[in-house]
Amino acid sequence: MPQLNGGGGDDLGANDEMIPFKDEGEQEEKISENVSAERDLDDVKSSLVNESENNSSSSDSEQAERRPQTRADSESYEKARDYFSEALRRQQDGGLFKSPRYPGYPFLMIPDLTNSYLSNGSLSPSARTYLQMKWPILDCSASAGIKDSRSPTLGHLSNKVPVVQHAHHVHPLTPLITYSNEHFSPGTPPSHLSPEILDPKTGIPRTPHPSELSPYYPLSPGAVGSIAHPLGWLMPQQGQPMYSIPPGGFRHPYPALAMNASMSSLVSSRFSPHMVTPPPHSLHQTGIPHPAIVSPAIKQEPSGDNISPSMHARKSPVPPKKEEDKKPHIKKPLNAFMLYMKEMRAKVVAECTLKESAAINQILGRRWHSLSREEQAKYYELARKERQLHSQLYPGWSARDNYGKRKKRKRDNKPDSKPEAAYEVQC
DNA sequence: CCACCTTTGAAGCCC
DNA sequence: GGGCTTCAAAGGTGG
Repeated sequence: MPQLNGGGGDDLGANDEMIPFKDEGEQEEKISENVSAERDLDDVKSSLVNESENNSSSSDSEQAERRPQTRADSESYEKARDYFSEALRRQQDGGLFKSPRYPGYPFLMIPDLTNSYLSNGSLSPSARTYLQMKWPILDCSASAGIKDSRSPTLGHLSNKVPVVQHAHHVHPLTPLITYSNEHFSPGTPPSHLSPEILDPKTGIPRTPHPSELSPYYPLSPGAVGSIAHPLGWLMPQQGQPMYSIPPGGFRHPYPALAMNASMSSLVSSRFSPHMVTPPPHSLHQTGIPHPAIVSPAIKQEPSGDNISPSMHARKSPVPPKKEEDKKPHIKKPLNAFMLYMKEMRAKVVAECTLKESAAINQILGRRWHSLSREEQAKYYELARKERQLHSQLYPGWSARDNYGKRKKRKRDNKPDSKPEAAYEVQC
């Protein structure tokens, strides 16, 4: 992918923005001849095990009492941070990119990537859109799913949304914010951290619009508080078609996210105060922690120095590796499909009542192929910006740096014939 | 507790 | 340059 070639790659996105589709090849076919694509899809579907139905009967009740957070605290911490940053990102983007038809294009060439570190308390258009949407009665047929996938609505509080997390004084719609901001409101943020302003018309707490705040980093402790309320302000694009607000279209790649008091309140229920303090090495050179940065202490590599006893308690006392300590784990930028997945996962989960991510991902993969060019373009463009910003944030970073960080299984068996249909599902 | 599963795409590596 | 591998997210599942 030559996305970064050609003089820095940020001169024009017009060229490479279409590359993904040409690369895919089948995209054009799919558009011109949906029949074949649908036939292929149908072929796939016909062989699928309708796990969703099986699950729905047995797991509907389970969903309410969805399995508690059993993951490692470190991962939860990471996720919490990611989600929080996600929300923040959306908030930021909401201020930056108001309501383009295809937001990917309008902000293609925002030259100043430092704007990525805008900080404000606004709510992203996408999130705000969710607030307006009503969750459709879900038709889990494939075709309906395809249509639904283009509707960035948020489910009726998919089971990803923690029920216990919206405190009474948090806006009731807070959990609707985004597809996966399950950690966004996990608690009761201190009121002083939510400098909301009640909208005189709606009475809904609103945080100042980005234009009303200093959009730039660094976040002062006070400014940080402005991110506290995800329902900051109302969306301007009331009559916009749903598709005009792509799930990821407004996201800014890497938001300003400081592990601050707000964050602390978000994670304090599960993490020790030590943990909520951003590890120094996870800070960007600007002092801005990056969601792609995963502290070794947080990740797998135990750090001996700055870990609280609770951390030690949950992490095996393996002797720390010094070299790894020095290098924070910088995640790969998300590709277009990953961005799409993050946006649509909750929706698919809500629609299909599936729980297993493998099954969800299968559906998402099919839906991804069902997207139109324009819709995919938005994600390709977002991904391109992600990579672009990532390369600017971490000039020396290489995907190779992460090789071996994660113990990967050997996918020795890649048989042509699908061995098990266990994970093949149909929604 | 952690790898696996599953998806697509990007990047790296090897030949 | 083509083919293969790894990793990115996600969370249930099983060892």
